[in-house]
This record gives sequence, structure tokens and C-alpha cells, in this order.
Amino acid sequence: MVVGVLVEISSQNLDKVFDYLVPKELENSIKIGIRVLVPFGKQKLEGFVLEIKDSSEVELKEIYSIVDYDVVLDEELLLLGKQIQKETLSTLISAYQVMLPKALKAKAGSVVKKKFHTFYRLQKNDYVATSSSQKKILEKFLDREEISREELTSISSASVSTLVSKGVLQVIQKEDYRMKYEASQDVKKVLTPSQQKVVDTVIHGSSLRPYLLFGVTGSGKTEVYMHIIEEVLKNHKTAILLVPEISLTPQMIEQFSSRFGNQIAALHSALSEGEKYDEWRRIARGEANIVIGARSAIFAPLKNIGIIIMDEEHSDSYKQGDKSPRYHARDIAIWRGRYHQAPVILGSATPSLESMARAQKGVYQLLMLKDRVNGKQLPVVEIIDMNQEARKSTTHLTPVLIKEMKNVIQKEEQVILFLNRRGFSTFVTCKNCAETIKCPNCDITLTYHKSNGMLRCHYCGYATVLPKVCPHCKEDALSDLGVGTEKIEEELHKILPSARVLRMDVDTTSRKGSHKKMIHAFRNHEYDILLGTQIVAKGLDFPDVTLVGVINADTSLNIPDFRSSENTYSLLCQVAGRSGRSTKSGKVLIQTFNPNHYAISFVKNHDYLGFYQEEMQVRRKLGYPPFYYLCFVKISGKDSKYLLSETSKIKRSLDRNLTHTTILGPTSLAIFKVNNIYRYGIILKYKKEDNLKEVLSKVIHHYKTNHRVRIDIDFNPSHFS
DNA sequence: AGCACGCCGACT
DNA sequence: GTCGGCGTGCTC
Repeated sequence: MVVGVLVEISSQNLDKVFDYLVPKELENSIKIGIRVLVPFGKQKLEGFVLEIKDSSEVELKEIYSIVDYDVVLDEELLLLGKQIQKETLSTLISAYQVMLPKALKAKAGSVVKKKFHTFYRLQKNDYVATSSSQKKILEKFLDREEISREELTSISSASVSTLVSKGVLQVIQKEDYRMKYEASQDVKKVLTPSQQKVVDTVIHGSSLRPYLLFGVTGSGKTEVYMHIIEEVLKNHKTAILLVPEISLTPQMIEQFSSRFGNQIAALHSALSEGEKYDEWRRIARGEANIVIGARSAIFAPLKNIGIIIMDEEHSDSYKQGDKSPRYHARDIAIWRGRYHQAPVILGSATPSLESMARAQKGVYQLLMLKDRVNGKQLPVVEIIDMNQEARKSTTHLTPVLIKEMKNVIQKEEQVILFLNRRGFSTFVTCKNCAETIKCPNCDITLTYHKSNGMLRCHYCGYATVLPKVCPHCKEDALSDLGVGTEKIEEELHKILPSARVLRMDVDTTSRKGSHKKMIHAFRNHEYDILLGTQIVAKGLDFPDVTLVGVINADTSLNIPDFRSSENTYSLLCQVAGRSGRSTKSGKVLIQTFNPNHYAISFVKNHDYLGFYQEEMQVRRKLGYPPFYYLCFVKISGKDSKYLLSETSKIKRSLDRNLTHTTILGPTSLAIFKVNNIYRYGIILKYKKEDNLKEVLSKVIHHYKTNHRVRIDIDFNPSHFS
């Protein structure tokens, strides 16, 4: 027996099947999709069995052993990996690796310890106890099939082992899963007629076209998801619910576990590798039917999928952009939906322009939830023109906002203050020479952390103490600009000394479990104001919040990205949706220097379609998605001179071979140098270019053994960096 | 990714 | 004369 093995090294020139002989005694255990340990040159490597055959053209070595006897990649995932390789031009091995928990793509030697629990089962019914402790043990089996070791600790362990050795009891080792989900007194809500209509459409409709569920914040999408999942389970099928990493809070998991109990499995970044592995195993063994997770949960090893839901479908966290394979979970969702003939739901209050455009063309089927449940009104949104207000104020908080905050706190209601920090952070500038302090490795502005007086690079982690004088002009004129939550907190203490402020950002929530604690504390009214960045914008549901203040709407608008308007609109809608979720009506105050910009003005009337139409015109005029596709080619290396000359060669070759594509660049990237590696970018714009993948493959191929030049290709990139 | 092989510069 | 630089090629 011969097997074709794909080894666990992601390299373009090793991305092929290597043949090995299977020793006779292992033949029975060989299946496609298992992992094996093989000799590879001088090294021992793990790899996936992709082929089984009876001969090979080359001289063969024998595989060492089988790593795990269970199939880790079933037929569907094997096929999906090939699709990802083809579509993203990644290596096949990286496509498979991204599907599995890290614990399973282990390097040789690292072992994940499964935790086991010991149980005993009765083998012989006719055995007569020879001692009183044996009798006690056997009594326990009168009404039960299995007894855990813990339940027998009070009884002599010698008696237990006697019974085991006599064959009366059988020892069973069960994996001790670390996660536990308990169903509780969850109240299943009655759906509104429009919610019910959505459920009915999905359950009884066709699965051929993905659904775009466009529902305003507070329209009860989650309840709709739960009802659909319930229907799917009734048909003995399984479900995937994807949510952006940031919304995957303990609160959200509790919501689903209280309804569905142990049937759910959650995959998210707060889990340790061991915990992720446990959850993955539960799914693979068919012990969990509902998978809730962030991006990579779309690869959950479920069989018989009956529904795939992608909540907040516009979220850019669904696109893996930092490493290969650069896939979009939406594409994977649609692929798996088709494979299982299961409906796919893309849900959002602010759909991505791509998805809405597809819905308008009929590629997706549009479903709408126009109203908040219980007929609640959307909050009143007021826009504060900072061009007027900023002059009157010495702080970042305008008098209008302060007055409203006082008002709300007096009524014992709560405030969320949102600091838009996207692409911006606290940095240090010299007032004398206007230089900012940058990272020596990365060419990026260092972020100032007031809590420990350090400057830190958010790209490479470089850290240094804030210098006394400007490194450039040696003047003692350094000052921190830009706004951070700490700064706003300081101002709040001055202006509203009696208000209890809870600051929530990466610094304060990094400790495990404190995120949950903070949310509970705020809900319990231990604080009046919740101040934070992105983290406070998503999904949180606080009934007593009646005021949301946006301190700086503009920062996300000013970043150089063609999606900045879309991102700003969507972000503002999300924060706005935090206000007035319960019986009290809510208000939203948005401070901005661009009150007339459509990404801000359409928020006032919660007018997504208005925004959509305006933004589509801009996209059409400038030739951006969804009117054109984009592809980003990144060329990087240490030798800047050599890199530039190779980059020019690539550009010329693309020019020659692509006839229907606009080629922009090469340009040095916004951050030219990261970790002493220089980076150039070429952007491709096209509507239809049949041989694009082929041409780009050739470029990759050409450089696959050249260690001085690295090529990264990103189709439909979410940013150019 | 590792590792060996191989062909040119500055040193015990 | 050697030690070692890293460019090139190979791994079933």
C-alpha cells in the first residue's frame, strides 16, 4: 500500500503530494484525511494522507506512524481546501491548516493532552458481591448504567479494582471536555409577524440563493436566528452561526447555551488552544450540533449542515488578510451551504455594499426587518458641529454633550461614550520641530501608554521609555496628541466629578474574565458612564442606557481607505443602536467636524438605503468595488534596491499579460518598513480578467525559490498593507 | 522549512 | 592554504 502525503510545511515548492510505503501492520488503519508521521529528508514531519494507491513511480520510504486514527479532514473539507487554494492562490497545506485548531497542526513532538474522566460500567449482572463495599458499589448500578470514579471515592478503591479485575466492571475513559454549557430557564420569545415571515421564508424556501437579512438594530435578528436553528435541529441537521470576534461575548454565548444547552460549541479567541481543541473534538464527534464562532468557525467539522448564518456580515473581521490563505468567511459559507444544500443567511443592519449590490441584482435574496421589536422607536440622533463647538470648549466634550450627560445621570439612567479610534491612537509629537516619534523597525508612529510611560509599536511590539527631550531637535517640547480613553476619562473626572466612569479598552479588558465583570458591573448600575472604543459599539444590550455620545466621528472617516465612509456609517449606526433599547427612549449625540458628510448625515435618520445610494455613486465614479474587483499584490524583502528592481519586473510582466486590468503602482506601502523588511504594493482593478489567477500563479512560481523576494496576493483585500 | 552541496573572500 | 559566507537545489 502506498499513500500520497501532504507534509506540514507551507512552502510553495513543497505544496505537492509525496508518496510513502505503508507498513503491513498499519494498512488497516490508513484512511484518507488522517495524519501520519513521515521521514522527509533529514526531518520527521506530520502530514495529511490525501491519496491511497498501490504503487508509485519513485523510490519510496515508509511512513513512521499514524498520528491520530480519527479522520481530521473529511471529504468535504478536503475538497474545500482545494477550492481555497485555487481561489486565493495559497498553498494547499495552509488551506488545510486554517481549518483545524492549532493543536492539530502540531509540529512533531508537541502533544495536546486530552483530559480523561474515568467511568465504570457493569459487565456481569449475575455476580454476587463478596464484601459489603462491593455490595455498595453494585447497588449504585441498579438504576444507572455508568458511575464516575468521583462517585465511588467514598468506597474502598481496592474493591473497585477487584471488581474490575474480575471483569464485573468495565473501565471507560471519557474525554473530559473543559467547556460546559447548561440550558437554563430561557424564555423563548414569540416572534413578531415580520420575524416569523423571515423564519418561514428560510425554512421553507430554496437554498439556492443566499439570503441577505437586512434588519435594523434591535429588530430581533438573534431571536430569528434561534428560531431558525431550532427548526433545523428538528430535522436532525446542524447549524453554524458566525459572529465577529468582538461580538462573541460571554453574554452572547450564555444566550445560546441557555436555549440550546450542551448542543452548542463555541470557538473564539478567548479559549486556550486546549479548549479550542476540545470544542473541535466535540463537534467532530457529533456531540455538538450548533457551532458559534468567529471567522475560522466556518470550517467547523459538522456533518449534515442545515443552516449557515453570518451575523454582521459587513464586518471586515470575516476576511483573513494578514496571512495566507486570504479567504473571506462569506465565500466559504456560501460554498459549504451549496455543498450541504443548506440555506445561508447574511445578516446586518448595515450590509456591506458588495452584499447589498448583489441583493439588488438578485444574486442574494433580500429579507427585511424594518422595525424594532415591540414597536420601539429608533433613538433620536443629533449631530453636533464641532466647527462651532470646539472653539467654545477646551475639552473634547462639548457643552451640549455634557449637559445631556448630566441630565441622564440625574434620572439615574446610563451613558455610553464612544471614542472612535480606528486608525488613530495617542502619539507623541514635538511642539518645536513637529516630528513624531516612530518605530525604528517599522516606520510607524509609536503609541504612548500613559499608564507606564512607555512608547510602543503596534506592529512589532517594540517598546521604549518616553524620552525627556525630542530625539530630533533635543528640545523639551514633547507632548501627547490624539485622544485616548485615558484622556477622556481624565476630562470626565474634572467636568463631572461625581459621575462614576467605567473605562473599557484593550488595556483594561486584557485580563481574562474582566470583560464579563465590567459588563455585569455596568448593568448593575455600579457606574453611570461606560467609556470605550470599538468594544462598546457591538451587540451589548444595556436597558438603562438612554444616551450614546460619539466623541469623534471623524477619525474613521479620515483614514485613507476607500471603505472609510462605509465603515464610519456602519460604526455610527452600531453605537447609535446601543441607546434606548428598553422602554425608555434613547438619544444619540455625534460630535463631528464633518456634519454634512453623507456617512454622518444619513445616520441621523437611520437611512441606510440613502447612504447606500450615495456611496454607490462614489464607488462607481472612482471604479471601486462593487463595480470593480481589486487584487493587492504585496512584494517584500530586506534588500530595498533589489526589491525595487524585481518589483518593476513584476509590474512589467503584469502589464504584458493582463489586458483587461488596470495596474496601479508599484508604490511603497504606507508603512514602508516593518521589522526591517521593505514593502511595495501593486493594486489590480478589473471587472473580468480570465487569466488573472494563472498570470499571478506564474509570478508566485517564479519567486518560490527566491528567498530575497516574497510575494503575497490578496483578492478583494480589506486594506492595502 | 531544513539541510547539503558548492563556489568565492579574509584569516588562524 | 582553510573557515565560512549564503545562493541553489532537493526532500517521496
